[in-house]
Amino acid sequence: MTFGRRVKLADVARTAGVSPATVSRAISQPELVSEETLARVRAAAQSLGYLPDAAARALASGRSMTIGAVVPTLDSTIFARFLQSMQLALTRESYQLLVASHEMSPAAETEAVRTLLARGADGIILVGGDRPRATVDLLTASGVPTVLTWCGSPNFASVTVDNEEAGHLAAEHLLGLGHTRIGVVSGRLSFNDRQRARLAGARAAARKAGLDIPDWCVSEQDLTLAGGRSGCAALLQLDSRPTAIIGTIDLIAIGCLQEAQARGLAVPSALSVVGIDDIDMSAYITPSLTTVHIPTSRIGQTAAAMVIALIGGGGGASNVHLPIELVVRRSTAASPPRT
Amino acid sequence: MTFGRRVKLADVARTAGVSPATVSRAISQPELVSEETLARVRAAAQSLGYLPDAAARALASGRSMTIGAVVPTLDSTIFARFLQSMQLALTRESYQLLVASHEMSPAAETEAVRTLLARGADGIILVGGDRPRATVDLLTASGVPTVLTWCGSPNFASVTVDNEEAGHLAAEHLLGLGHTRIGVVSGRLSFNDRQRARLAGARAAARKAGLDIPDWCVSEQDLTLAGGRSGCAALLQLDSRPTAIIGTIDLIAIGCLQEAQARGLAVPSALSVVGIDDIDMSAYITPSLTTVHIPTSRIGQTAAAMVIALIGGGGGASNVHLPIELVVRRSTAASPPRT
DNA sequence: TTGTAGGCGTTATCAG
DNA sequence: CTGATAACGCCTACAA
Repeated sequence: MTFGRRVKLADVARTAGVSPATVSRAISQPELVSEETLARVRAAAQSLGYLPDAAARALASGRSMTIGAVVPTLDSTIFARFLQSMQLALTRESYQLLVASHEMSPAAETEAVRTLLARGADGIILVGGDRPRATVDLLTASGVPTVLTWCGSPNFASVTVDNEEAGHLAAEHLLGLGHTRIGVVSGRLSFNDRQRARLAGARAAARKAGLDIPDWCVSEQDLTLAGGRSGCAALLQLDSRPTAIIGTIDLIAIGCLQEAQARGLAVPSALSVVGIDDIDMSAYITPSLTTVHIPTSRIGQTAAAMVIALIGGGGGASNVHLPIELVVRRSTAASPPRT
Repeated sequence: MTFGRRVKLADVARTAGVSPATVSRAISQPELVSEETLARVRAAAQSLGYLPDAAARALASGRSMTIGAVVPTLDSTIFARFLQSMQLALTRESYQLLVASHEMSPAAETEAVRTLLARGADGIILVGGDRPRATVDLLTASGVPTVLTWCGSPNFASVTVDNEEAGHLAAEHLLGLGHTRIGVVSGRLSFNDRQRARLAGARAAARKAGLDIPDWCVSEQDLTLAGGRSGCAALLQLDSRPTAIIGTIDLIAIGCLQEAQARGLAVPSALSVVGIDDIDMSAYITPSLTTVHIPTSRIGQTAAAMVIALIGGGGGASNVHLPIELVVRRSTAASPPRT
């Protein structure tokens, strides 16, 4: 039980009968050390319970083996899965993930980035491309490899999906089913380019079909089930209520679906509902949710791989674009006859 | 645009016309520096865009201002919220949260703890008290303040809820409604003391009522909606199918509820369902889920406060026990007449 | 293949 | 209140 003073490199060196430098190499570049020495060092380290001090390592080497990620919120299926997939990919390469969240505040995001930079993150992963100049300057001035996700922005590497197309696909599907009065329940639009793009995409599809999604058919809500329910409630109280609703994230769409059912409106016969994201739950609820699949885990994996590549000295601002696709399930059907 | 070499303390000192020591103090102990000097230093730091190097700081001061948390998985409403509440509480005290997950593998947890320790975490927060000796030894040998959550374990500080009582409350509620055939869909029991306790509690309640929950009325499943659905399906195929089901986490309970509905079994008239956790969704689904409320966020907050206190030199292994309560909603009703 | 020595950016102790 | 000056634990040329 080695209590008190922590075992350090020098201790291992001493009990292994070699120099500190050799121990250091044995740990980070085993191929430069003879089999025999390596074994001795490892045995010593093992028996002493030696753990390298990451801070000292970072200070001496200039690399912290840490990647910082800041997401809008931790409390979300999407970002939880996103973080999980990055974590997995990074761990494989012996990087550690430092997470922070900004809870929808641009200033908090800036602060988070500052903290991550101070902590010596070797790379940074952010969500979206919509942020104050201050944050961008911080990042570019630091020179730390940065990858944006979902939506990109000039001068930064990014792993993106076409959010506008997502909205487009959702609306197009409904239009194809004969719906002409389409409502949208979205999240807050400010400081959220993903939401803006999805809404814009839906509108573009409607316009292309000679229709319109007026402002009063759009309800801006929290990105929660409750938000979905209240958004749906609002739209259903309109004089000419929509026959179909797009929830710009699945959680909202599911809220819509439940609100409709709670009001005795059958889904999909009386009201169609489409989501965007394709979270697990969507396949399991009744009726199962038609939605646009966004490859959340792949975004995470890819972003992780990309920062690592950038750190390794890879080229400048690259961009990987991931495909999305409509998943038709049971929450959508042909428009009901007019009442 | 200060690119390239990072601005360091010495640079700030130079442009402020003071010694490095003063700059250091101005940052960490402003009260020991004269107003005037403080202002000059701050101005210099500001204009140079100085960010203290956390690694150097940690090395010199012996504290990393970092708390490590390892949860079973990131991909869970519960742990996402748990992390979020800790993050918030820790940020307030200018600590950073380092997260890791073990995906239900004891060995992975050990590895995660080792990493966190290597990274110099000033404190560690874990879930549950059931883990291999190796992990425990690592922790005690390091002397790093550790807090367990949900379930505790001797020799460690903890923030707990009574998981056994949770199962007890759920079963008692059903028994009170006249149910005599109660099924349980739980998560995997190994390396998960929370699940074991919840199941044990349900059984104890049944026993107290002179009943029994035999093994064939218990289905061990994944902690997911899909797990709930398949567990429910299994129980409903029994010769004498249960009239009520306890899902040991809400997600599973919701899966049960949906599976029942999908099979045309009305909830609660034909089947009652109870969960444990009280996640957001539970209040919004139809019918809303009767469940046992577990104060997830408070567990997080409290655990955060507790590690900080321990780091500050607080007493040894303390324990805070948080109350839980049954929340009766619409998914439970009196036992239907026997078929 | 292994050892020597200097330095990474801060903090903290001690004088002044 | 401020300024030198050691550590802090490890990495990494450079030398042997």
